[in-house]
Amino acid sequence: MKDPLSRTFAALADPTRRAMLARLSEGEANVSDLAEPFLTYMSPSAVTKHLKVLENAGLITKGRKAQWRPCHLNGEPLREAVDWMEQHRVAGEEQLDRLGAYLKSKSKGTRRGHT
Amino acid sequence: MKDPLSRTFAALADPTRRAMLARLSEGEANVSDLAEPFLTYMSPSAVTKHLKVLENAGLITKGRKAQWRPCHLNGEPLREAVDWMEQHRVAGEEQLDRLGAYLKSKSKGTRRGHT
DNA sequence: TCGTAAAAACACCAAATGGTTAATTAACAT
DNA sequence: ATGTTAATTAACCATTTGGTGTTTTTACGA
Repeated sequence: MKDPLSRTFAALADPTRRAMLARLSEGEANVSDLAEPFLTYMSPSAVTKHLKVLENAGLITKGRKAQWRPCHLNGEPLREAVDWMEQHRVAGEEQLDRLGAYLKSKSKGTRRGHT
Repeated sequence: MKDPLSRTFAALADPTRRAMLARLSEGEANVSDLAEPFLTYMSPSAVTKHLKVLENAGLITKGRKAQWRPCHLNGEPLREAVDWMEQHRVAGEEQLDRLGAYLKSKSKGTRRGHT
């Protein structure tokens, strides 16, 4: 059982799934709509599995309309992922700004003691 | 061989590695500094492997100072990942805006209460 | 009722991931 | 030279992942 953030990032770590999300960001789409670009080199079963990963990560939800399963994007997990990244990327950027001067003046040892 | 964006997201899809990045966002740290919080339940070799993943994703770089390997964060891949997400999250939000209105008018839906 | 289409579920497989222990390299300190 | 510390490498193992083909389920339409 992975934590939600890990599941989100893991779901994003695949170009097929990212393409599906990109498609969904333009609006609702059925499974076969989402599958269509990939069917030249991938089976429908594989598509189902990819969608399952996205669903388990909470990135999409599937509805039901007759025999179709209209999927739509859920922005919430993406927002949380961005939040995490912004936090640490920005901190890193700041750090890069003053790192040189700081290290040069302060010390060169293995400083220990974290937050 | 995976594309850079996939490698970045895959690297982020692990709480240990995210903790390491968080630590590095506060400043340079040696491998053993980074390892320290995890050594109660993980071997040093495992830590090395995690760092390798981060390095291969271009998220960190390792220097050399005697027998130490000072690591520091590289913000660039994070920025690119955020860019991708912002793009599609925002598009998704628009879609969600419309969806929200739709759901509100249509039904009272089991949408999670967002703060 | 029968046929067909959309999607999922099942059983299987190869490769990647995340961990282990043990051995090795690299640099410093006696 | 020898020992010690930091870190990596190697060999191995279990689980997960991403794919396959086949079979079921679900709902429409003739």
